[in-house]
Amino acid sequence: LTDARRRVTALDVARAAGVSKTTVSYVLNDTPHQTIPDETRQRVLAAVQELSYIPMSAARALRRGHNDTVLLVMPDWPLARVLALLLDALAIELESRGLSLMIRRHQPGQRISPMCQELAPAAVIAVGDVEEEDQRVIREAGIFVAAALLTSDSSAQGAVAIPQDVIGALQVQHLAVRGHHRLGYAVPASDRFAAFFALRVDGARRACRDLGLSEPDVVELDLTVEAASAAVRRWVESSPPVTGVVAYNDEFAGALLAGLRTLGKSAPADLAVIGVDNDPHGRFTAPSLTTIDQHPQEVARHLAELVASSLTGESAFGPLRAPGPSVIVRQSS
Amino acid sequence: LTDARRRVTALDVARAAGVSKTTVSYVLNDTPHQTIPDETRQRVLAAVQELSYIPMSAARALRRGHNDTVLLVMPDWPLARVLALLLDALAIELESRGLSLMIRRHQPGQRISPMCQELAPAAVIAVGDVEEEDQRVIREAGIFVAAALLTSDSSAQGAVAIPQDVIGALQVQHLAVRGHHRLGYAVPASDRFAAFFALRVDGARRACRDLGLSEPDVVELDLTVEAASAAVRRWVESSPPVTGVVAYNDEFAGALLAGLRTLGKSAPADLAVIGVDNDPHGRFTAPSLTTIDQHPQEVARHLAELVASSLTGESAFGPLRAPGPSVIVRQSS
DNA sequence: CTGAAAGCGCTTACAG
DNA sequence: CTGAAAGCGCTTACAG
Repeated sequence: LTDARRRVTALDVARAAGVSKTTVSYVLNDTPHQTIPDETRQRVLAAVQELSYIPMSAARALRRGHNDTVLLVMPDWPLARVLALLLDALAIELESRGLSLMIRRHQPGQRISPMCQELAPAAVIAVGDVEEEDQRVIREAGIFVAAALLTSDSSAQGAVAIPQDVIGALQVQHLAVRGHHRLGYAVPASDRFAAFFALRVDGARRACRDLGLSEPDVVELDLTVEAASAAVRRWVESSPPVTGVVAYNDEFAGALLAGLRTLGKSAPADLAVIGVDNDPHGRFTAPSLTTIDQHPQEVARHLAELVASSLTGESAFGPLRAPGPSVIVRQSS
Repeated sequence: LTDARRRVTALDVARAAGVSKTTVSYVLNDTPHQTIPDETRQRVLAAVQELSYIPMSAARALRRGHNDTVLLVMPDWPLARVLALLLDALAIELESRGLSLMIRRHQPGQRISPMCQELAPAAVIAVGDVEEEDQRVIREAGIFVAAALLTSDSSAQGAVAIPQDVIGALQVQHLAVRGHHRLGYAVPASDRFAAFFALRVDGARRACRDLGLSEPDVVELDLTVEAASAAVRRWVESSPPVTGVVAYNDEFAGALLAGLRTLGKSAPADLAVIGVDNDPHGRFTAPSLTTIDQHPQEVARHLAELVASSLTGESAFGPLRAPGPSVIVRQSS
């Protein structure tokens, strides 16, 4: 009846079942090459049940050298919708494989190996690239490193791409095919994650070059109707006029549609608009919104399989292939 | 040059600095009532730096009995936008206080004490209520229990409310004040989280009763323009007609606005619409969307302070008060 | 088939 | 001011 009751440990179970801790551990872990008579096994399991015994993960981790945890390290960006979906799906996928997801943020330039030493995860997933040296240290500690790469240029072993440059390029190509040769690009007026959307803009620039179009006219926007309206006016009044515009995401695309509306104009006649994220709201805008789907759930499943197979020692060369970003064509373009 | 290099431990640091592990620990933890000469302290810190020593959290957790972790247990619902915002903010708030956030889902009826035994968190936050017995077991293990309650009826110690019933009531009151006396309610056609939005509907029902209005006409909807359009037709054609409708969230509200549009009607003249979540998209719809803000970031801050103060032993009776849901009035109502 | 014992890497009473 | 030693709760070679 003390306040903080002592934990139930494997020793308590062992005593209750009339066996040793060793046997309890063998039963609970189904240790290979250990044969336990069914009668003993049942006695142990009954005692486990009776005492509501749950092994303490920290003790297990100390002994084995690592946790049953996957550490996801992401840059300190605001949590975009698509990333939230990805993390949520990843947590569920990992949980079904007996792993927990632990999320940490890091500043640009900050090494991730210290987090690995502290937390001793079974594997780590890094959003973006990891420096060679940093990666080496983590691998030497026996931790599997997977990367969720944000560009298409590298396709390293153990990497899944969520290529932002490809997104920018797809947006441009979509508009170009529809006859828009003078393009605008709406980006957030924030440098907190400028490094992120710069990848999209770079992809768009390269695509323009490849298609023989002039540079896109990049405009920084607050997420307000007023700012969107001003940007729209700038584009339609420039000469030659911008006729198609790429938005950083579906929220900005929605703002642009609203901006057009305040000017008595509309997409795609006055200005074609394409967003990113396949946000449900894009189905309900007037006109409905053409966008890019990054397939976050599928990417999550792919990452989970990559990690899980590396932990069980299977090769991860399987046939599975994470889908790349794809265009969802609707009426705004 | 072996493959999996041995970890750097406190003993390595001790040797390098010419002191004992004890001293290393005292320096790194700034242990109260231990006086360490500055010269020794510097030697230790230099060795820590030199060897890139990071203490292993599992060993620390085993010794202290708990991790520097806050476990958040949430029902197995799809991750709504507002919940993602809350979790993200909570993770950041806790991180700034030296705590990590660990998220686990649970099925209805599933106890959360086993998760606590396994993970040994410093505190646990439960979304929704926790059974008395379950709560007692966790408390006895010395773990602080905070609840993020979803209704307003209980205001237990260590609880923060995100009252869904209040949201339903606020929506109804907002419409009633504007002269809408026959109301509709659009809910998702999903029973995966029916228990969740039932709280909203109950709040709306009670408000109708309190205001002397008839029961709201609850309609289940897929998140499509077609379904929304059918629901709208049903409402406007019923007699007496429904003139104001409450949507489960801003996505459903957006669908309803689109449904109105396909019928050549619009809000609020033909049907007033109010959503929930203060989604940015609601600023860009035509008309812009009246909604409810749940202030997820503020709630997260409040939860983080509640937990942090309980861990440092301070009373959590502070002046801080999480803001309740509030109405954001725009043009759709 | 089973168990005594070592040891994972920390923290902390305790003795000096 | 400092360190030797115990111990947190597991897993796993090893001996029987």
